[in-house]
Amino acid sequence: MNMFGSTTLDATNKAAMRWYPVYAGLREAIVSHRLAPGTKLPEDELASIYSVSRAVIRAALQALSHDRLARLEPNRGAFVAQPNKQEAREVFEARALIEPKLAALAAEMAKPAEIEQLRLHLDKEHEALHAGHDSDAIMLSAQFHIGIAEIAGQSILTGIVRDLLSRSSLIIALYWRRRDTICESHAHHALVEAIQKGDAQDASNLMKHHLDDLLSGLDLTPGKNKPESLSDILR
Amino acid sequence: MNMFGSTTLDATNKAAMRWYPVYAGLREAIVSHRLAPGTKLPEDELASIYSVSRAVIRAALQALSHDRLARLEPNRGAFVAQPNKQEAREVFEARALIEPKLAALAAEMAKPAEIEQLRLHLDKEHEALHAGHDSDAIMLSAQFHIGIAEIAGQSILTGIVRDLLSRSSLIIALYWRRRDTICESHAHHALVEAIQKGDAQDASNLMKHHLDDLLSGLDLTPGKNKPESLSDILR
DNA sequence: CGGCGCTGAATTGTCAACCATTGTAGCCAA
DNA sequence: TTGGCTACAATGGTTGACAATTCAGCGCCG
Repeated sequence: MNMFGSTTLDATNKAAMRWYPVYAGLREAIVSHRLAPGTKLPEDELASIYSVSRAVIRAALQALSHDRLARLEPNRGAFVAQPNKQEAREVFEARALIEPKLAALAAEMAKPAEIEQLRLHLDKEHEALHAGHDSDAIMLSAQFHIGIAEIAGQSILTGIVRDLLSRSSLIIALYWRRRDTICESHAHHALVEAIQKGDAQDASNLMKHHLDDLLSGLDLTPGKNKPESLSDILR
Repeated sequence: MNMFGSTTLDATNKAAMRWYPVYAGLREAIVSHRLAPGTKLPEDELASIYSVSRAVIRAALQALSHDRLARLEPNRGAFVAQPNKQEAREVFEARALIEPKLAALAAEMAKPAEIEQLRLHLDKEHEALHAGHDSDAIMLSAQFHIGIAEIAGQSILTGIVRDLLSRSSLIIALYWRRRDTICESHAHHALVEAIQKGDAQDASNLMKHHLDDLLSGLDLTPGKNKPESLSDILR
């Protein structure tokens, strides 16, 4: 299961494209929130860090921009994306439309080996949560959702979900509200149960509610995001 | 209404990005089927055609590849995408999942001016169809669907639909089966009626059936696509 | 005669140096 | 402090070069 990265490498594409490690590294750093939203990504600096030319860096930045994980401003450079609350809500609304359907399909199509894979994944999630590895937990959670999409056998929708999930990780890192962090694990567990039983309707409902829960765990009140009132409003 | 191009230019991005005209030109040529699927897109040739450097061409090709309108093969170059029947079916299945929901939303939210815009668009479609401008008709049809998505006010889903539609145009051009080409116009007309009446359920159903009709108008029998059996299978 | 590896042209992937443009910071004066 | 001028830094793009790879032709050998 190649679970992350909306720009994936297919069989023909696994050659030594120098930009891919840069893209993957930055992507991982952004999604895991080690690079704060708004951070500048200077070409020269990245070029020296990765020991490649600026041309390669630009390709990587363009790829990140396609995934909406970075923002390219003309003559100013690249910055880590900073999705606003409107975008955040829409991303989750899109997921709430797509993923329940995929969960239902997965429940109908899952083979035993795939369910075993999901259970293994649950363990890893559980572990990361208890070890307090927050960013790891977020990424593992995303991979769980991608795993379900892959089981459903809809590669186009899986790609879309992959894209939405990378943005979700960023959004969660941005707008997470310290509430009941524990609900996660239970929801995923119940989903696996439903999928194993082949109960499509149940899986669909569980996914829908899980996403609604996630959304309600975010602080998306229309009020101003940060004390960046002036600079943000006027721009 | 900026109705086409999944990689759009936001306000800050309207500066002289030299790659955009190349991207737009190629995109238009591919979607309108003036560039046949599988056609090679050599960097040097494009560079001389558009009078830009290879770097710019590569940026444009990367953008096309992200939209899945071109395929980048390492050390071999870029080729116009050739979606197979599996992908084609999945693209329409994805649309059948997303667009009915957007149609319902549009029916609830449409303002008179937007409905007027849709009607104007219907006229253009009608015109193109009667004039026999096939590729124009395909693109106008796509723009109609995008227009509905925009009315629904879900920008993320609109972006996704935009992406799916560009691929759909390519797919239709590839797998269209000469049957009843006329149904199109009626379906769009009925959709506008439902949206104007604010009947969300009706709009959703109409969209669903419209997409099912479109899919059934394609030749997606599992048999081999083209006599390209050898070169395609072995690679 | 057919299959084999080889060679070489063509194309891509990458780099480095360079220019033009634009945004930014600093400085000075009113 | 504000306004404007200047110099600097970063980006967008170009050019030219070069290594790596692909592929088509070609001769060799069985």
